Amino acid sequence: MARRSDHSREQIQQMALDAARDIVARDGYTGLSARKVAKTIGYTVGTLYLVFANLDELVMRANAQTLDALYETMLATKARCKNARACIMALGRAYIRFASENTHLWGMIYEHPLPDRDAIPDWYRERVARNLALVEDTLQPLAKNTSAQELAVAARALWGGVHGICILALTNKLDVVGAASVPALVESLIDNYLKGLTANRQR
Amino acid sequence: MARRSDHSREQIQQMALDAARDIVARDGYTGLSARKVAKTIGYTVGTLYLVFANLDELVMRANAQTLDALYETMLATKARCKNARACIMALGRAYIRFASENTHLWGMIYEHPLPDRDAIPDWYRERVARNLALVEDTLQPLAKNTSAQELAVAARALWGGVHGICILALTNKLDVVGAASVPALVESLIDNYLKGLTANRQR
DNA sequence: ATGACTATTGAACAACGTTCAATATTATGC
DNA sequence: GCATAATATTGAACGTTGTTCAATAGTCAT
Repeated sequence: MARRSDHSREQIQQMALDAARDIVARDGYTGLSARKVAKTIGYTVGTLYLVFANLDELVMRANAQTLDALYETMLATKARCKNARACIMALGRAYIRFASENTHLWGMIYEHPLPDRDAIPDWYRERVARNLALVEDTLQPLAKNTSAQELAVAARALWGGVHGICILALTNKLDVVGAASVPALVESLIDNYLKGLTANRQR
Repeated sequence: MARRSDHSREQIQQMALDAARDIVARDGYTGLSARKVAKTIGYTVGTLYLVFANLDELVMRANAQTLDALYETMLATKARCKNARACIMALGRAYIRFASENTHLWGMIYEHPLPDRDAIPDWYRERVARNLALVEDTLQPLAKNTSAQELAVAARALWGGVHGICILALTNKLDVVGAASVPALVESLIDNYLKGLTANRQR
């Protein structure tokens, strides 16, 4: 038996999250199980339930870490682009790249069903909001004469759109073959949407 | 025991698909199980595996029926709209409505993991292609001077985008609260994308 | 009526999430 | 240093899942 106090609760939590990350990266969301995680970190299932309420919580915390990693990537991308238009485009490409390089981890965010809106914990909601805010900020200079409300709409429409192309393409649901690459689709979406948005402003 | 030849294989298949549809509509994808389906149609699990290779196949066939229903809805929508621009917008709204009214059935299409691209059966791929072709056809008049290649890209970019907004919003992942309604987001996406697309043409 | 054929069953298996009495290990008081 | 309280950890247990397959029940041809 693992000796008591070999690791603190926090340590076990992090070990479990790391193990889950490895398992999911290798076998995907469907390959994840409580027993596999427990075995990997050298504890038994019981301990896992002492530290997490259930698998749901473990998955959500793992997803939060993935959202953090995505945020870091996008932040770094935003730091080294020129104008707003190029920045949005760079963010789109960064999103694709992240999704392609971390397919399973990124996919788990969407394969795992979330509870009802008001049951989503704040620490999770904040992660989502932070990523969206980054897009909103980047979009800001392109929409100087539009209201905050319209900016929020634009950011969500655009980002939802980018995400849609990614998820359909990466899960083989867009029949992309013979049409174009995923980046080409995303670039088309962003390019034309921004054209429309800025034309709007000048009318 | 159910008497032999009470139903043909095809009948049992359809009964199972109908049962699955009801179960999923009520309890969602996670509420679906082979035993529940079997019980509903008055047979046992064994029979289900005589008629379907596995649950995967049952789910994919159910999804194919959902894609058919979606196609019918969109076809009817396209039949009663005026110009191309209005038609694309109507299709977008029809997609949202279908997704909202059949959340669980529509959601199962995306919650259920598809096999590798080349392992997707033709009868499934055709369903996807048919829906996309409808969008492409509707988009056609707006892109007279663009190549078939560009048209394919536009249809996929736009439709992936519409889908992305829907799936994120309906699964509580877009933080829509306080921003705008889903239809508003979709309308923004379509409106601006089409503006950009047609401006492109005139340059 | 008998035998061949097959549709149908239901028990069995391994794996799943989850719980909790039992136990092993440490900390505390004397 | 020893007994006792406290608790970290276990692992068996429960009900569920997808899937398989020997056994059986029902039908058909002769």
